[in-house]
Amino acid sequence: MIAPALTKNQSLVFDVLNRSDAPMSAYTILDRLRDQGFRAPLQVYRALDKLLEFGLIHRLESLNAFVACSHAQSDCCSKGHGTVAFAICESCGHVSEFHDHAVDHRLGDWAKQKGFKPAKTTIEIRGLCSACAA
Amino acid sequence: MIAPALTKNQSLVFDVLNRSDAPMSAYTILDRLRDQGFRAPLQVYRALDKLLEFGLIHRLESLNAFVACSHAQSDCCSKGHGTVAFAICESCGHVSEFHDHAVDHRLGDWAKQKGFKPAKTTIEIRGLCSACAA
DNA sequence: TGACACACGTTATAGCATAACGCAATTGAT
DNA sequence: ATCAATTGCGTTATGCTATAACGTGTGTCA
Ligand SMILES: [Zn+2]
Ligand SMILES: [Zn+2]
Ligand SMILES: [Zn+2]
Ligand SMILES: [Zn+2]
Repeated sequence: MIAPALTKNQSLVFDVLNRSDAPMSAYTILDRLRDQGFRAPLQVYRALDKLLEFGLIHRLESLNAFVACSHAQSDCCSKGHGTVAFAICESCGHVSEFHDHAVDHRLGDWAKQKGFKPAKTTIEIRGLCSACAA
Repeated sequence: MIAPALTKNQSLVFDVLNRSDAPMSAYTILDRLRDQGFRAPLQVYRALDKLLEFGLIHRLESLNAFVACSHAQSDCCSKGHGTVAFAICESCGHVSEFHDHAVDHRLGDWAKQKGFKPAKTTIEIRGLCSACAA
């Protein structure tokens, strides 16, 4: 999915997420955008859906929250946006997004061996970041 | 966490999950147990919390649903209940729970290298099982 | 006996997500 | 130019997921 120019609502939502240093729920985003004319959850969810489709943001399933993509361009097997993993600090909220080739392949091998056809893979590690664990 | 004898409510909830061949939401479990006297979500959630604590069930974060543990006893590094992964069929709902030593260690290595202290790791592969993909 | 822990039941509330309707702007044929 | 299809947008209403707060009963252990 190649990203066309963002609409006004999509830009507003993306900017909010991009400036945040922690994941945000749809309703928190909504509150942050009331001043820009947002009134209803759907305005946020529709923008989030598109941003997910464009690969500009990610949904953290274990938090019901969203983060801007910080996928390093240098990642190896970037045909599109390979499987990524997230390390989520439960103290400060910081999220590290990373790609691990070995993990990706290993899970892929398991799937192939079982005849399972993966569509989307979620990997989320909850814990304490180095700063908070110290 | 060693599991003591289950209370009545815990047993009822566990049995429902154990008999199901697909993940169930808390509210679906509630509906299934109305005849046994369940009236409110908390009765289910409290039982689920304990069952999770005992390691008898798992929560699937990407579905907001729960499954009975089918952790094979043969799994290698079973100090307690190591990190497991789930392959979830989006067509028939079947869930395969498995442990992959290599994946577990690989993520652990990443964490160690970054100084991140993992508390709980979620790995969920959504897709089509072999039967449904055919 | 009293203090505590724990399971339980109930009511109310909070938090996350989508259905369904209608309108406006864009695009791309015909 | 005009029609049809697509897409985005705004609004209202609703549904699904989860927890707060309060009180009751029961068993354990000084
Ligand atoms: Zn990314
Ligand atoms: Zn932290
Ligand atoms: Zn298990
Ligand atoms: Zn299937």
